[in-house]
Amino acid sequence: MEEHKENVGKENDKELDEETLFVVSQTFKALSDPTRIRILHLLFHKEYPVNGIAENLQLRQSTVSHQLRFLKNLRLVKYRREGTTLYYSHDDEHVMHMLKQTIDHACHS
Amino acid sequence: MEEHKENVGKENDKELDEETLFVVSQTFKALSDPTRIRILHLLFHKEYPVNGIAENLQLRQSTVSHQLRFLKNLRLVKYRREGTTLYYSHDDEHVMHMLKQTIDHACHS
DNA sequence: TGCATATATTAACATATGCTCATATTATAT
DNA sequence: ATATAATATGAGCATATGTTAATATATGCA
Repeated sequence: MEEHKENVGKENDKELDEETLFVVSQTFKALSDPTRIRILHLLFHKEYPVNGIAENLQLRQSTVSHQLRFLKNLRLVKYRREGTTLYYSHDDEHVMHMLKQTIDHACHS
Repeated sequence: MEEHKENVGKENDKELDEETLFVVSQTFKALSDPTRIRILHLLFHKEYPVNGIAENLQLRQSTVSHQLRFLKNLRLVKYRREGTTLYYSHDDEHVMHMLKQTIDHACHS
């Protein structure tokens, strides 16, 4: 019950608590690496298996797998299994929207 | 004249070009560090001198100065001079909006 | 000019990050 | 049970990053 955070009202002037700081920084950290950006950008429209991502982006399978684990831990991607193949897709609309906005912003500069 | 980027239309399916990738990743990298988040969060409502930021956030002067240079290079902050004092303030509405959104998102989780 | 205040810069250090190779795991089919 | 395909994991390495102390720079003023 008592699990609401600080600063829930309209007064967000106080210092950020440590947990919020951590979550926010981790979220942006996910978007701060070119490889992860490329992966999320690829997943924008449709799901891909790990090898599909690797082939599309010219990356090693282990590189993709490591980054997908990173993104999975932050719940930015999810997967569904089909045999031995795992189809990954994005799982955070807010983050994907920020990414799209920022890409558009950068493209039009 | 010919300096527009790729993917300016509605078809953003192609791979991201290297420059866009760099700008986007740098932008998010700025927001991926707790210290920089705290600084930008402090600058949300009003300007502060370097020492004011340091005192408020309990950081060394050199730490603040380094991070402000980082943010300044990305045009995320600006400053005005008054004597020997430099008053820093935010300078990118889009980024500040994303930061606020993500903080709120994290707070309410 | 000389001094004080505010800020910037440099170099050093410890830690974090991302990629790679090699290997392990998992599921499926024979 | 064995083999195969797809993915995950671990260790090692090079580079990036953030903080710090020490020092330099710049501005204003006596």
